[in-house]
Amino acid sequence: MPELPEVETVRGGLAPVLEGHRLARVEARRPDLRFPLPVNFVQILTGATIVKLARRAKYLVATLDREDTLVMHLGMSGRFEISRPEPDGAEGSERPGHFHYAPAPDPKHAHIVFETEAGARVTYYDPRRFGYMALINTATLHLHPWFAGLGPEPLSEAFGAQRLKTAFKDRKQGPKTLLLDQRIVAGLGNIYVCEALNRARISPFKPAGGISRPRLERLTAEIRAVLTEAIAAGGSTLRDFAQADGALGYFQHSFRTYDREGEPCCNAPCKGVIARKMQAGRSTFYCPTCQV
DNA sequence: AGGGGGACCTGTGCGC
DNA sequence: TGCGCACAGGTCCCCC
Repeated sequence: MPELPEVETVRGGLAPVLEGHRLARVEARRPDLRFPLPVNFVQILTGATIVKLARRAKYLVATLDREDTLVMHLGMSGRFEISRPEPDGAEGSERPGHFHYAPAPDPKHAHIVFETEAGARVTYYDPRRFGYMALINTATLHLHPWFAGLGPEPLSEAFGAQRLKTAFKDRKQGPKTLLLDQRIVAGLGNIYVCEALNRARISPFKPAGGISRPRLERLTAEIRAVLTEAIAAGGSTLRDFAQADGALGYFQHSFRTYDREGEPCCNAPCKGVIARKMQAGRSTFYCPTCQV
């Protein structure tokens, strides 16, 4: 899936066409994504105004002028595309030449369509259908199971080395596995955990409980750095991900470990070679030489 | 409780 | 060209 930087990029792309806009038409082209869509999904959303579009962890959170909030998760392959029926390009080029663009998504996987009164069409595509949408009562949103247990946002003040010290205490699992746990810190996924551990030169496998405080400080800083850089690059484009306007993120060119098995480690003067190991069912990319 | 493995679903890329 | 397998950015559930 889109991890935190990709979801944040999507949020930033959708906000101008959705925030403050009224949904004139909503279409659910199938009754379910990963889960069944709420009963009356279309009925409740039609005519609603999206007051605010925010992100929490990997969720998009659209506050409505209704009792409910629209919550969306992109799963592994979810993607939004904005199209504008009216072809008056008065706004100027929305597709500047120095970006690359994703091919048009397969219409077979266009599951949800939102159209605003202002004439923007936002289509949700999701081939694997691991994504999901729900309408959740706004007043009790923070108590909902998807949100109640979430750890702090890694780019917020609430996240820091102390948080990791506490969460890692006495844990025998490697930090790789624990950083993927959204209850410890929210928004990291397989790519950025691999990247942050490599930058911090920490082994993904050794017991997290044994990592010293200074190294946790370093890890915290590298998590923040890699996420910030990725957001600035518009996220990473692997297979499906693209910004809502179709522009491709380009942070994948800055990966130091992810999908770089056999290539040299970037941590000069380390002469190591990136390796891949399956860990808890996921690929872990790391440098066996300098990540100790 | 912690930790591992599989399930969910579809597409793509690779080796034979 | 075609087939079968491995693998994919996430999360949940079941079992030991």
